[in-house]
Amino acid sequence: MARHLITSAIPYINGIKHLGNLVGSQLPADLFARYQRARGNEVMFLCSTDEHGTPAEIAAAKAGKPVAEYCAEMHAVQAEIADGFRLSFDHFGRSSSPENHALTQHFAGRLADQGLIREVSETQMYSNADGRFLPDRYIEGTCPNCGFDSARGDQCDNCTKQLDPVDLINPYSTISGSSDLEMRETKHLYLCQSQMKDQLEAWIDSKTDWPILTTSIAKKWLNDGDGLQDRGITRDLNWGIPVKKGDADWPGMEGKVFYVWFDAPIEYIACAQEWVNAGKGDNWERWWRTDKGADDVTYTQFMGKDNVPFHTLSFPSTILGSGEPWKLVDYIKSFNYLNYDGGQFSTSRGRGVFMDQALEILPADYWRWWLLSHAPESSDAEFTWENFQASVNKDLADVLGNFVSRITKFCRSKFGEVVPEGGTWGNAEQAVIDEMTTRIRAYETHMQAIEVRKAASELRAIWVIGNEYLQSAAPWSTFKENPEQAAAQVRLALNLIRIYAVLSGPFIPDAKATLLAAMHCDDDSWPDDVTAALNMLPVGHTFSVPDVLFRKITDDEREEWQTRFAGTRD
RNA sequence: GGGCCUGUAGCUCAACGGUUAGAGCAGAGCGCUCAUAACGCUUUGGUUGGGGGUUCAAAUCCCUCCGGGCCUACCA
Repeated sequence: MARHLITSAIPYINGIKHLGNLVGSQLPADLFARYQRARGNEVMFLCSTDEHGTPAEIAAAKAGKPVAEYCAEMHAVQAEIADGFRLSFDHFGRSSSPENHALTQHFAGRLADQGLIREVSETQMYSNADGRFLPDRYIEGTCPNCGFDSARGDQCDNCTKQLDPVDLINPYSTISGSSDLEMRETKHLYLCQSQMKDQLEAWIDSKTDWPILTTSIAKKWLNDGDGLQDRGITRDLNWGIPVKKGDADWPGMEGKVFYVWFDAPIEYIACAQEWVNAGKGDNWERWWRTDKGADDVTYTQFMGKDNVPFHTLSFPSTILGSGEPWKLVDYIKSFNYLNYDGGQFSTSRGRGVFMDQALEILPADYWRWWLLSHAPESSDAEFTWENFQASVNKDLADVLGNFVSRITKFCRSKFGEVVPEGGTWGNAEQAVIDEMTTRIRAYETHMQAIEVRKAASELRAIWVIGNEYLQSAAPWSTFKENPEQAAAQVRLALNLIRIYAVLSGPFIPDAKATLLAAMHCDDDSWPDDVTAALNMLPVGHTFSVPDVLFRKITDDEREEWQTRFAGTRD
């Protein structure tokens, strides 16, 4: 039995994520986790909220709450929404957990011991009114290049020139609006990634099967300009993990915290510790320590393309640089962006559909199916309501849902709600078995390779087989001359429902549960042998005709939603 | 500015130097009547963004131009 460690990029805490965020990491990770479980493999699927950093502090202040309280509330909100989308995390942790505090400090201490941490004195913009150092993008002013009056400190949105906050004319804090800013000297720790460059490059070069999106971004960072740069891993903030060298204080670093991008990936590991401490398991090291049982683990990460540098370079630097036998990632699946109706999803402008809103209008399976079958794998993809309506109605309602409906209702009217007896299978049925077998093997190949869209396409083709069979077998005609033969045909079709439930589970878990319940069956074993799987529901086995599995989206609904989500949120 | 990705049928996408570039949706025709006005079969539709080159052979490799997008290290 293979063992799969699976992590999704951890969503930032300040607010509810949109569908683009969902399809880029959590959802495909869930698909893969569910698939591996369905194949009988052992899975540890972890995700958390990423809770530190300036945006969290500001969002909390805006909400008028202490940041710890704000994060606790938002974590609960995100956990509930994740549950609503049926994201099957083994644990949904928090980067602010005590476990992550200790582990992050441990890693920093190890890296310092290995000579991979250096101190750097630098000057940064400090806002007296806000009482804090401000990241570049929280300072705005007039662009010295084009005169645009709300250019950000890192880049001018108007002329795209990259800026330094000190270049801005009349700079002010975007938080308070205050222009009482000054450059202050501050000391920070840098992770010496540059020392790891050759090791990282050899490692990346060995990953020939990774998505090109992943390796091209990694190589760009490795070789751009002067090569891989050392990276600051501390910040002057209140909310975060205090800078310590293991258990010991770090002289000169009092009052500082680790940078979120240092502690966030470490949370992948700490999350497994949280899983143990939550009473869900008793051994996290067999997933994460190659000296303690993790040597046979396959570790797969999922993320949007913006996260790739941190997962291909920074986090591996932390892992490798520690000199300890931590499990390194085996495969990094990265995604492009999902756009919304001709533009970008925008959290700040409230443009597009957010996870909570999506669940208000339709159940999870609708979204899961559309998002996964249109996952932005090879390039950015686009959500439009027309496409959503057409795909969902055709694939889920017509092809799958109606198949279930037509055969269960036919059986009920002729034989009752029971798998009928009589007749035998012949060439037509063998042809179904052969095609099912071919397509199921192809589906498995795509799922194993995490080719999400291809897997969805193959699954749909498998659903179609049922309709093709009914059309050619025509049990409604057979029944008039040879009821026993019709019974054999119905028997096969009813058994297809159970197979469809099992195969579809990773994409549409609620439908899987509904179908198995309707078939009065709790055996969800994978159809390794299609002939055997088609005999799973024996003669005399009862079932209940299910309610409409997927109702259709009407034109009126589509238009209403189109209007509702065009502008801004709330 | 630099780098990377991308452009294939009306739409969403396959095809990774090798038959006549394929699917789904949409359109057209036929069939079926079990079913959620559902299903099945057949079919229309492409100068593979433009141009040039390499090759026995190019959607695929090279050059160039045009369009879309992303990244560029202090948002996370």
